[in-house]
Amino acid sequence: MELTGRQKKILRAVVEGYIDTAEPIGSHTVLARTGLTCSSATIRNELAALTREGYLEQPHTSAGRIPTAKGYRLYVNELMMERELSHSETEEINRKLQSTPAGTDKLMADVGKMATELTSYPALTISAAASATVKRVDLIYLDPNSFIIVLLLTGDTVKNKLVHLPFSSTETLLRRLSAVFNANFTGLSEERITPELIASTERAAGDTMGVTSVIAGFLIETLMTSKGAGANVSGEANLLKLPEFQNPDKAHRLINYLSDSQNLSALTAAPDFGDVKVLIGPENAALELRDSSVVLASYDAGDGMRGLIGVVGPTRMDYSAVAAKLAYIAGGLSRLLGAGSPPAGFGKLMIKGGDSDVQK
Amino acid sequence: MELTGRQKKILRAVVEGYIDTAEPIGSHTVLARTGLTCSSATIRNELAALTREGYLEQPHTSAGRIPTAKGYRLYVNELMMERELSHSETEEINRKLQSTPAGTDKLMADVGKMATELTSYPALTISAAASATVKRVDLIYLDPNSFIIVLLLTGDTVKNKLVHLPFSSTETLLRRLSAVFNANFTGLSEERITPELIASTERAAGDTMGVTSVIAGFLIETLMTSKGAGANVSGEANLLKLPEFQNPDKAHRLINYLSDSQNLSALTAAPDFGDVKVLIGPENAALELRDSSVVLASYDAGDGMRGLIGVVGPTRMDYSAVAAKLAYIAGGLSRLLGAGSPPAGFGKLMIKGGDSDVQK
DNA sequence: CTTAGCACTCCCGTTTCCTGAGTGCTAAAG
DNA sequence: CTTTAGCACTCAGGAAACGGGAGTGCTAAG
Repeated sequence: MELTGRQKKILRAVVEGYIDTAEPIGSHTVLARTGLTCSSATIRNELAALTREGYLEQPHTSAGRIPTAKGYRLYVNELMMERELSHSETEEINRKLQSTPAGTDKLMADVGKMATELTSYPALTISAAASATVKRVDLIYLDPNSFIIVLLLTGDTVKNKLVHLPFSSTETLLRRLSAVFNANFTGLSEERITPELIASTERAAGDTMGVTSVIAGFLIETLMTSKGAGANVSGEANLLKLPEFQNPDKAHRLINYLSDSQNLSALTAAPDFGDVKVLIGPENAALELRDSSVVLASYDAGDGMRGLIGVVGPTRMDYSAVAAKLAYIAGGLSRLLGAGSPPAGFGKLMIKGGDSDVQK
Repeated sequence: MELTGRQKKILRAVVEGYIDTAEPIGSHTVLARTGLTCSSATIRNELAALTREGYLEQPHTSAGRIPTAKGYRLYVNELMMERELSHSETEEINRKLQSTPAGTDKLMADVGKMATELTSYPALTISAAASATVKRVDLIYLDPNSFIIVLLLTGDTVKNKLVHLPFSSTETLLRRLSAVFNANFTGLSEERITPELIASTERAAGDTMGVTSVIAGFLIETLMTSKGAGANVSGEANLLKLPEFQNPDKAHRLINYLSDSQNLSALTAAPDFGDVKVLIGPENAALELRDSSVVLASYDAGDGMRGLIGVVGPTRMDYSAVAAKLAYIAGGLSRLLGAGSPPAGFGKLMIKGGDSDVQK
């Protein structure tokens, strides 16, 4: 059943009112918020209808209404005003993005903090690591017993390790090794590094001391851990200020869930490039998120890889503001990290609804 | 006034009882826990004495006693049994320490998680970075527009950065630059890198394109951020399970405090090498920690540098177990990272009391 | 110094009561 | 058929009242 214009207005008033106050919204409040020229009795009839249709619910018989997931979904898809960020807000985001220093780990942590500050919800970042491959291996000779492995991966991530050997090696050996590694390993992903390959590399370099396997071990380890996408959360404490998390148990469950990066990576079932995805309450796959909402924006991390930045909050969340801010941050990140220039309209707000199907 | 043996027994019973139950301990409970052969009335007299002396307090007139900070302090300094870790516990710690992979950042995060799991309190790690200096600079040529800076610092930390240039450079220029940087910058800390030095380096290398300043910028940035000791917290959510943090506001304040690494670094006013420091409630300098306790153990991070690993919990904390576990972990870390072999007795539990002076 | 006995205190969980916001329904009016 | 006024009804949640019980401090006797 299609909603009438008035019903939409009323639904919107309830959603926004509830977002503001966290209190059920009654017929009088709706009247005040909409400015509608009918009586409260009429509103009550409409509220009853919306409740019957599943957009609203009542905590108990004699209370006002609060939105259901279905109600929020309709709101997000159709009723929500696109929120333009004020100039000072965009300014601030830009400034902060500029000022954060290199190393993408630190960068992502900082961006997460920024998102937390901006939205006052816990923020998460996920550096989606398309399984990386080796681009180049360099060995820096320090002294007979130590050298540095410098490993360049696709996505322009550089990893390094300082190795101490229990025996002596030589600069020439390292040079040879580096050449052979570059010849044999370039373009390989972790699963294609076989013991045979390592053995043949060892022979080709004339390595009789087992340096090869040290280096290969580092490659494998690095490729493996870079596969397990780097996730990061900040601002969990902010949940505790919200009325819906006054119950420490509830808060504990969610924060605990968020603190395991495994769980976060599961969110990578990602939105399409360049837009914002909203997952409302029971739309979430994870039980622990079933009465929270997640807003995710994806950014271009360069080399065709994508990352996610998002926040977690109560279903009662200011979706329009949060979505706008995340979209803008994601756009900025894409500009910062992305290879080419972003596609047209990037950073603009284009909400892509989650499947309206609620997970059972 | 020196306490009698019986009083000490009673104090210990109260402290340990309260640690167990988080409930005020009454005279009967003391009797049961100590197995003393006197009557509850006698215990009551002693409790009154201990209260008069400031070791115990009463939440209200008709309740049992709980320890004051002074009471805990005496307990930690004199009454606490040294807790020996069981074989399975040490096994587990060793196994986990072995299995964690390289990169010290990740390592510390993992060790923190381990400490959280072991103690069920939030854990923090602080990699005390004695201000580092440059040991060596290498430049790896990739293509005319990009190269990698590999920077080796004291403490054998290796940092790197991939630089994209908006113009072309040459392999020979990079080689020259690397030589000049090594000649000019080795042994320098951040504050000794002056604009003049950079200028003269630029001239010496014959760099007309400004690559020098890019490299120098990275050096300065790296040295600076490595000074701001890397801190890390995990397991904050565990606080929410504790009865003393059922008030979300209290929990929020503490978690929030812990989430700022600035604050953590402040804890670096560190214990002496190789032992464990306990800061009880008001002994903490930070207001936010005034009704919590912090247990810190330091480890040898190699190159004469030290790091800290610790946990934060309610003053009612199982100090002996926590201290023993942290000491063992710290010992293991020292073995893993430390340059030489640890001093005799390392990893054993030697509690170094905080100043008994309570911060006013 | 110890201990039995006892009066006293006061927290805390339970119950009761009350108020007020908000509803749904009915019946009349548009 | 829709809107509106009127009204009885519901129910969450705060305030007040209550009682039990754990624990105390004190006194006086052993």
